[in-house]
Amino acid sequence: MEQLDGRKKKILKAIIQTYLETGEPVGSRTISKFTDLNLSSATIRNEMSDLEDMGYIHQPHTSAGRIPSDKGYRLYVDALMAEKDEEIAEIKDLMIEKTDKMEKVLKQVVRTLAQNTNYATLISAPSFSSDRLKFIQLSRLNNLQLVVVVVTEGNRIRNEIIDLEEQMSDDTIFKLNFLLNNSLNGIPAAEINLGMIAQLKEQAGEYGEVVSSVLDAVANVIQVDEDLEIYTSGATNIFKYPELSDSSKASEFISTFEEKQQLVDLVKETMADEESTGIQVYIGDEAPIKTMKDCSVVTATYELGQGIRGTIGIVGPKRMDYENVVDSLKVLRAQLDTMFRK
Amino acid sequence: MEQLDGRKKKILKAIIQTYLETGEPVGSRTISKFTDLNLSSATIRNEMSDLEDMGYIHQPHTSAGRIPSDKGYRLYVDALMAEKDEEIAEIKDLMIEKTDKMEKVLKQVVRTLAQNTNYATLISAPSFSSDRLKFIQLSRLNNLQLVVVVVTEGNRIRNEIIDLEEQMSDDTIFKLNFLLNNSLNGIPAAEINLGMIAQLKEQAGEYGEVVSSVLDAVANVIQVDEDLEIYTSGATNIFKYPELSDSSKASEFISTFEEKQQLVDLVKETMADEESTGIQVYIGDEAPIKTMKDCSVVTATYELGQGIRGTIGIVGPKRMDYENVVDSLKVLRAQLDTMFRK
DNA sequence: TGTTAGCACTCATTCTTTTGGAGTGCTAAC
DNA sequence: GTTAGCACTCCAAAAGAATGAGTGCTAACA
Repeated sequence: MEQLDGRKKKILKAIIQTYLETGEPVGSRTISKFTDLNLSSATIRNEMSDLEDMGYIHQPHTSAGRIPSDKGYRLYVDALMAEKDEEIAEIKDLMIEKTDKMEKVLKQVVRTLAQNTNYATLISAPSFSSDRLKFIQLSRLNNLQLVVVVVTEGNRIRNEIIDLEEQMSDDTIFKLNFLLNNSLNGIPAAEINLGMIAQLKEQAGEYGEVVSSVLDAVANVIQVDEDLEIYTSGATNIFKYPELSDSSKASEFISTFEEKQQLVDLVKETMADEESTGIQVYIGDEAPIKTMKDCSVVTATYELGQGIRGTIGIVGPKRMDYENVVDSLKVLRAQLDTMFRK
Repeated sequence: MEQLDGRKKKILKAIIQTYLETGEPVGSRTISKFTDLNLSSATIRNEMSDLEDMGYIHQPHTSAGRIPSDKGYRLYVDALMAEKDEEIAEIKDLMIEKTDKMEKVLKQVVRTLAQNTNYATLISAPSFSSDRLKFIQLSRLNNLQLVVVVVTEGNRIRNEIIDLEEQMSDDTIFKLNFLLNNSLNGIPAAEINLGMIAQLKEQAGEYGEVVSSVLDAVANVIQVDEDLEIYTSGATNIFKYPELSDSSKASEFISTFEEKQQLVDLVKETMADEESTGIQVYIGDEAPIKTMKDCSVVTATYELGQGIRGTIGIVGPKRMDYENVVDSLKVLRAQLDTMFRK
């Protein structure tokens, strides 16, 4: 089996790029004209035949043009695709309005991204569990209800109402606040486990039985967000790509985006995998979601420091515009960084 | 033009019910067998012809069976459809797990409802603006940040972090808390307007300039939720109805559910319209959303007392199973009522 | 030895034609 | 008023025919 020489690479690249644009199988004649190689269609045919043997392209059926295989896309993304200059990237700012509520920002980010790229997008909120607690407060709502407010370094706020069995004195609440803040401040939420809670309960023992149930509730508030929050947008963009808009596939795909549960797996996988660039491309089955086996997924991890991280993802057809997508994600990641850091 | 006699009503009802099941145009022969009227197909044909003249049914093309017109559906919903006994309804409990977080409950409600009915569903969170404030607290996070927590009678919690320009003494915060609680407790959020805030600012004047900006932030927290929160589920169910799964229509439809903005209009319209039963049926263009002109929408308003209300909606094809849907909504409304009241 | 022109062949797509059947409207008889 | 009978309409599915893009292969050429 011969190796990929320069000419073959050029031809493969041309095939893929043409296919990215048109979505139609690419014939030898098209390539013969499209490239500046000045080769006849017959020659191209020979080369194509070789490329097919090597597994980079294939025919949907005899007597059709060629389309890239997953292996072909992989090579394209890894080696053939042009890296754009960072500078050029900076220019087309995505124009995200500044808002202070994290939730709103994230919703707007996915929205803008989906509109700009014409693919389906998702973003996970900065993960709470790797975030440190910085403030806990119990306040009396009325005789039998307290409200717990928990704030983290990442400025995420969670709260819940606790129903008491019996009344609690102001003094007890005050002392409990003191205890909680002293014991838990600066500790990553993920590290708050059962042992720790048992220990706290023991320390709090003197304040009576009620305290125990309060602590359970507090623990609950802290841990509640094990499953990440994910915002999505543009799921219906897949209808723009005929190869994906078959109604049963589309239905599954959109459901995946609607339910969000499966997206969590994707985000987790992304976060686990620490790449140098932080940008990953999953082609076809490479992604951990079955309903996306006909798609490509591009993800980027953004960092807000102190291990607080989130993931942005773009899902589209395999023939997605990888250059642009990777590029947009780079820009966006930088923007999120500066946006949240201050 | 002759009137609708008993026989015509029976025939029309049979036509509609058959069409609800099959989704196919209904022919005279089918009806002749299906009903216990013991009439030949020829007779049915004559009656059908009359019904068509009256506008209750129409033919998609000559030599096809009949399908109900919007007017036909309307009559069916208003007069022909059987009202089920409340008792029967009670039986098939929708089995909603008890959770304390309102958001989770609502998400689960729409989800269950969508799965049970096979239609697209939506629910609006109890409207905050008609809800009374019951607790406001400012707490110091650090030297230059405060966190505001606002709790309403409906036990909805909102909060936000406020950045200060200059430091604020503990005493000021304490006094501010006192002032806010005294002035705002028990007041419907909707009534907190600019005049009121100006007045508060004046009262707070003595505590310095910072206070003003804090109050702005507080006002912002309270008012932020003018646009209702809406949860949706099962948008992809429309693919189960061929007459709606044409890809361009489906795309628009699902987008509407994804964006949610337009659903707000629907909810607002429902809330404005105070019907005796609280259950409304919009057929075709009757609904205020263009993308649903080929659908029917059934909504119910649920009340948690004190003017705190929300809306549940079910969207499906015109040939939806109105009896069941109306029924499910009745049950659900009762459940929500008991669930949140305590 | 690599490149190219030429040609027969394949096969999806598109358009047309055919056929079948469900359903109607009308008429005449009961 | 109801029904049987019949001619007629028209959609939908099946079958057939035409089109054309694209291939693989062979033989000739530089």
